[in-house]
Amino acid sequence: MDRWRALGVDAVTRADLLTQRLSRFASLSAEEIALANALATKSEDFPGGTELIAEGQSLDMPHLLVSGWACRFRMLPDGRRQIFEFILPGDLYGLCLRPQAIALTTAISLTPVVIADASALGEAITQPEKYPGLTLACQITASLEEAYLLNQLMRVGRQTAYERTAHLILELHERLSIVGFADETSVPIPLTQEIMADALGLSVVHLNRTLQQLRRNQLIEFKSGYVKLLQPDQLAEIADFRSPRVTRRSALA
Amino acid sequence: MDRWRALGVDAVTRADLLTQRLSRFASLSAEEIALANALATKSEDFPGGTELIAEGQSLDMPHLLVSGWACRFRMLPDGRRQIFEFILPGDLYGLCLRPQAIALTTAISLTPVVIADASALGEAITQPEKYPGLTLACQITASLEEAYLLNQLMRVGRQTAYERTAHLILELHERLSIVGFADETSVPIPLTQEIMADALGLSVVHLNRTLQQLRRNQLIEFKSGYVKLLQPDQLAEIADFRSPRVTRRSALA
DNA sequence: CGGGAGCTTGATAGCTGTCAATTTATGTGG
DNA sequence: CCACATAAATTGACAGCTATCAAGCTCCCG
Repeated sequence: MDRWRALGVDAVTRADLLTQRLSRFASLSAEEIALANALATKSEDFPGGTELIAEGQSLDMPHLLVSGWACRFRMLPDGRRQIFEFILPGDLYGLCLRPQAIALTTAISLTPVVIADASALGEAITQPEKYPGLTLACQITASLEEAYLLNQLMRVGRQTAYERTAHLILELHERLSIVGFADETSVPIPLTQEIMADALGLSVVHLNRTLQQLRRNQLIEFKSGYVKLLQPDQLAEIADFRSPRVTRRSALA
Repeated sequence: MDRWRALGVDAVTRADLLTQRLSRFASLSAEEIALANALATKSEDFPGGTELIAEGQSLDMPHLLVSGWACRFRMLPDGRRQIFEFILPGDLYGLCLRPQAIALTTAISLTPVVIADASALGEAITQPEKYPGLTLACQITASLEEAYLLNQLMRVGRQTAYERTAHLILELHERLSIVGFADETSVPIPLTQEIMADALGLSVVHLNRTLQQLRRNQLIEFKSGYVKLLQPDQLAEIADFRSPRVTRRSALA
């Protein structure tokens, strides 16, 4: 499970990860920034494959994924697995304002991860008057999450393997760009093809062939753990990719 | 578009629809009940095919679907359509606490509908101290909506046509039961097979054959607008159907 | 009674999954 | 640093689920 260490996937542990992302959605006061930055200071490491939340477990404590990748998924009795969404560095999970809430899905780490307790943030956003910026930013974050879930449904329900693979790559590129992990054309994707296939609703074999087709068509390059976008615009056209807009104010992500 | 009138789909307009559903999730005070019941008193009719919300439009006013069916969907440039979720009688839509929010998807009516302005409810739940029951019930409702979205993703991503069709029927049965529109074994489903296919990520032709297969196997009966569950337990087994649990308290729906 | 939407059916293609085997990459221990 | 063990990626052959195309049928409505 150390295959990603060399890629820097878990090497980067920036305390301002969350802050950087949230301040993109709302202006934060100095106090709010301090609160968000403080989260990452006391964090814990886990190897890949660690169960972070179990379906049905009570959601009493939100967490911040400081580094590494995780995902939420569900399985059928015979082993078929559907990954609902990826949790990327800077993402929050296990956050639900309502009391007595329980997790709708299991979540596991896909790479080695660093995780911080975000209960301070969870409490902060129950006081919107005191932390207006954090509250708004978290709400926007939640909307974005829904938007990504809808994208996922659109991919899996109505797009061909070719289209949906392109679409997912673009989405990951966008999300990672927001937290500064991807540049204009390069996306670190520390996923085995099996995991990617489970997210896309495809078999491993077919995903493999689809990736090769994308490569043959000069649309992407992929070496271990990295995807390079050779023709981002044409990819977006093929995938009908559009950045989600969830709010009227900011141009958004 | 009048094919459903005879089925009573839009004939039933109960003022307590919403109340009945919400009180299942939290105990409501007399004042809260009055507020919820008052919504349905001034409502408006629209024919099937009416656009209720446009993607990108600002979400300033929540609505209550008093009667009839609607759905949220998105389309690809070439016309392929994915329905994300159905909006059933007693459901709220267009509700987002955050200011400046915009709709992530378009919503249209699938049958003639009766719609009420629910802004009073939207304002009520910004005062949790005053309306604790309504607030909690709405939050649980939102969680349930997410649960149904995840179900939808599971169906479309990893289940066969046969399984996913069974699963959707069971889910609709459950949701309609909560508002008293379905009995133990009978589900009114006022959808054309084309619409159902767009929800299931299938072609009309294949859905048609799948429905016939379910019928041949003595699992369901379907006449115009109604589905009868002949062997609910076996259906649930085939579909791996489980009622969503979103909260620790109530046994939930 | 005619027209149209929705439903059904048959024939056919093709996308995607499954199975099995091979190659390549990665990680470990000597 | 090399050899082995294992995981991941590839490849080929083949089956099968699902889509597409086209035509006929049924029911409802005007």
